[in-house]
Parts: sequence; C-alpha cells; structure tokens
Amino acid sequence: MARPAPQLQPRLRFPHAGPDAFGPGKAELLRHIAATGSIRTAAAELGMSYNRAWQLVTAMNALFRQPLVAAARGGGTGGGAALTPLGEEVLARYTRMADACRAATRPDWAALLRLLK
Amino acid sequence: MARPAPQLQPRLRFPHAGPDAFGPGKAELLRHIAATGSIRTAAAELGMSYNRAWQLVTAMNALFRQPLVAAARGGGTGGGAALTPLGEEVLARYTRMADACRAATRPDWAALLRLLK
DNA sequence: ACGCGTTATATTTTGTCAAATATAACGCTT
DNA sequence: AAGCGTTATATTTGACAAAATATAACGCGT
Repeated sequence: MARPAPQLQPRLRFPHAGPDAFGPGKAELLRHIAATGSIRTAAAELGMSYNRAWQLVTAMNALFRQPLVAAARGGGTGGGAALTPLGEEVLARYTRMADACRAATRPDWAALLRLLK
Repeated sequence: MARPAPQLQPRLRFPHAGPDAFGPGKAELLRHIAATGSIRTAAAELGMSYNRAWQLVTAMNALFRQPLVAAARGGGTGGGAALTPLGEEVLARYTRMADACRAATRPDWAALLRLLK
C-alpha cells in the first residue's frame, strides 16, 4: 500500500458500530471496486488480501440500510462487483466531506506540521 | 469509557508515526490533565489506567519538537502535571480544527446518518 | 528518617485482531 | 460435464496490542 500523503484524514465514528465504521481505507476500497468491477482486483491493487477486502465490504454493507457493494459470482467473467446507487452516494459524500474538512482546517494543519519533531 | 457522541471525529495522520498520531482520545486526555493538574486523576476521570495515560503522554511528547505535558514527581502534593505552552497551542489548534471540520461537513454528515441501519 | 501521593518503568499475562490457509459455491462458456 | 475466475466462508495460526501486576524513583512534608 502506498504511503498516504501527510494530510488530515477524517474518520466517521458512529455510536454503535466499531470505532472504524468508515474511513479513508474503506473509501479507497470503494473507489477501486467501482473502477475495476472486482473485489479481488481492487484488493490486489491496494496490496491487501481478498479476505480482508471482503471483510471490509461485508462490514460496510451491514452498516447501512442497504448494501454499498453488489457482488455476483459465477458467469462468464467468473463474477464481479459494483457499487450500488447507495454506495456511490456514500462514497461521493465522504469524499466531499474529506475535502471540505481539509480546506477548513488548512491553516492550523500547516501550523501543526511545523511543530512536529 | 463513556460512549462518544455520534459526530465526526477527525484524526491527524502523519507520514511517520503510527496511524493514531493524534485524535480525540489524546485531545481529551490533554484537557483533563490541564483541568486537574494530574495524569493520574485525569486518567481516572476518563476511566483509563494510569499506565495507558502515561503511554499516551509519552507518545505525544515524543511526537513534537518539545513536550506537550510537563510532569513533576515528589513534593508536598506528591507530584503533578501540566500542559506546556506548546501543549496548550496544540490542543487549541486541534479543538478548533475539529470544530471547523464538523461545521464544514454538517450537511453531508446529517445525510449519511439517515442512511445508517 | 519516614510516609505520602505522584510520576516512571519493567514484566508478565491476557485478549484481540490480522494474516494465512483451505475449501466451497456459483454460473457462464466451451 | 468440465473448466475457469470470481465471490463466499470457515478454520487455524501468528503477531501484536492492551491490560494487569509489580516495583522503583522522586521530593517535600511531618
């Protein structure tokens, strides 16, 4: 997995659900699934095991009212996966939130970076 | 530990340093140290062990150019701890960043909440 | 000198989580 | 019906993190 740039990475925390309900890792996975049409290929691109990716997908699907990822097995291509409309919406909103958050905190963030060892 | 309110909790991630360089937990610890003048008392109020609190303080102190917490042992009161000027600054900036981030992401955040199971 | 409450640190134990491994199920193509 | 690449799931193993426990060090009071 490539080193993330040193930037603010907001993580969504919900009252129930674990402390890592949704964050940059899951968002990135969604992006790669949308781009590749395959959980396995997306996982490979991110340098993570298929098992782990599938666990993340399952966790996300269980967290919302409807699944974010629709997967099919078998068929000519062996199967595949794609984002549901809800999945697209969640990803879009999270991406916009992350951008807005970074923009709103830029000055303090830059100041903090200078205080680091 | 008390259940956190369902709100966005930005966490600062730096290139080196672990994935949890600084976040809501450490900020809250700083606040309680500043308020009580004692690592031990602060830890007790947060329902965490002194050991864990001390680990967090050490990690924070090592992350920045100068310590965020200055602690003294012995003396009439047994000892104590307080925030350094740098500690006050870091806490103030983080608090402001968290507020700004929440304000900037409010609409999408509210929309996402409605999509939860 | 002793006690007190705190900070500081090491050691052991426990629990949890990630990784690895293995196998099954699926449905289209040939 | 056999093969393929994918999704789906269980099981085991190992690594790491958290917790618990224990002890030391400190410096000012009494």
